Amino acid sequence: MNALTTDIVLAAGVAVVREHGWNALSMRAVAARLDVTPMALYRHVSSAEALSEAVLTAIAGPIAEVTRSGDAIADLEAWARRAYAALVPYPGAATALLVRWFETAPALRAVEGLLQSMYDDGVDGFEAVAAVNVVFMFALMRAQGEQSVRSAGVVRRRLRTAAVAESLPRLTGLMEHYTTARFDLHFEYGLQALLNGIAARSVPA
Amino acid sequence: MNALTTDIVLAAGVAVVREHGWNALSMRAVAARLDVTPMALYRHVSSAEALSEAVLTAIAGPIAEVTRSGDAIADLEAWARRAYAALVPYPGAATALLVRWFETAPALRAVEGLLQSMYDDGVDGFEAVAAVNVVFMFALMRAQGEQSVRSAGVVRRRLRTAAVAESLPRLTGLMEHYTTARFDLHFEYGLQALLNGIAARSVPA
DNA sequence: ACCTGAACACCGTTCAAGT
DNA sequence: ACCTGAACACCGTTCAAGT
Repeated sequence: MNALTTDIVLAAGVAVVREHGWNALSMRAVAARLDVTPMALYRHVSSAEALSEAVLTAIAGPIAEVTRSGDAIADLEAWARRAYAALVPYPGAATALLVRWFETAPALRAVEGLLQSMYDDGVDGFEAVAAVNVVFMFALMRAQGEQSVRSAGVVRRRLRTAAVAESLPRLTGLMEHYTTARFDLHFEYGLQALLNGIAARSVPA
Repeated sequence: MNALTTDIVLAAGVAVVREHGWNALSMRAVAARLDVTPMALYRHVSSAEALSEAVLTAIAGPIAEVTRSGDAIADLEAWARRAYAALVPYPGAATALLVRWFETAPALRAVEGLLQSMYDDGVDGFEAVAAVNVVFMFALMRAQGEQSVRSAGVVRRRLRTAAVAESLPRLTGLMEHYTTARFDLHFEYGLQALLNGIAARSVPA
C-alpha cells in the first residue's frame, strides 16, 4: 500500500511551495515530505527541472480560464483578480511564472483568452498585446506580495543613494502602475488605473 | 601582491556569466576562477545573493542610458537595440533582469528615461507605461536568445499536445510581438511592429 | 588584515543493490 | 516493478586557525 503516484509527487511539490516558497522546491524536499528516498521520485519525474515545470503548471492551473463577456475591461479585471488570488498563496511562484510563462500551458491559455477577449471587443494588434501584457505583469507582480513590498522599499532607498543620484520622477509618479507598498489594498487601485487607461483608449478623442 | 579587490571579484563574476551562463554564477565558481578559497570572497561581498545582485548590476550597466531626441519612437528603438546587444553576451542575464528589474539600478534608470522620453513626446499615464513595458519586455525576451528559440519551439509543440488541446490562434497570430525562432533576424521585424503600433496610437484617427 | 581548512547542511544524479 | 543506500560532484556559510 501507499504506492507512490505522479499525482502524489506533484501534490507534495505544490505543498512544499505553499509552505516554504518556490526556492525550497527540490527533489530532496519533496522526497522528505513523502518519507521516501530522493531516487524514488525519478520514477515519476525525469529531473528536478521537470518537477519544477510540473509543479508550476499545477499551481498556475486556475489562471488559465478567461471568462469572455464581450466587455474586455470586465474580463481583464476578473482575470487579474483571480490570478492574483491564485498565486498569492505560493511565495515566489508568480516570479517563476513571469520568467517561464511562455513555456507554461495555463499562462499561455490565459494570454490567449485575454487576447481573444480584446479581439471580441474590437482591440487587436499592438494595442491588444500591450494591454494584456501590462495587466498580466501587474497581476503577477502584485501576487509576489511581500517581495513586491520589499522591492518598493528598495526603490525609495535607491532614490536617496549616490549610485542612482539622478532621481526617478516619472517612475515614481507612475509607480502605482507597477507596485505599491500596501499591495492587497492598492491592488484594486492600481488595477483600476490600468483598466481606465485601457478603456480610455477605446473611446474616440 | 595580487591583492583581491571588490572590482576583481565582480569582474570574475561577470566573466563566469559570460562564459557559463547566469546559473553557473556561484561563490565557489568565482573563487575557483580567482584561485582563491570561497571564504576569501566574503571580505568583498556579504553573501551569494549580494554577489548576484552586484554582478547583474554590472552587466546591466549599459542599458541605463536613454538618449532623448524628442522623438519617443526613435528613443525606444535605439534603447531596445542597445539593451539587446548588451545582454545577448550573457546567457540567462536577461531572464534574471526581468525578475529583478525593480531592484536593479540600471533597469530603473532605463525605465525612467524611457518614460521621460514618452512624456517629452506627449505620451503619459497608462499609455506610456504600457508602451515602455512592452518594449522593455520585448528587448529582454529577445536577448534571451537561444532560450527564446527553445521557448518558441515549446509553444509550437504544445499546440499539438493533448494537455493544451485548444489551440492558441490569437497568440500565434500576434507571436511576432513576443518572440520568433530566428531572433537576431526578426528582432528588427518585431521591434518595428511594436514601434509602429506605438506610433499609430499617437496619430489622430 | 587577509586568507585558509575543516566542517556542516544542503543540492541533483548515477549506479548497483535489495525485495 | 519499485524502492533503497552509498557515492560523487556540486552549493552556501560558520567557525577556528594560520600568517
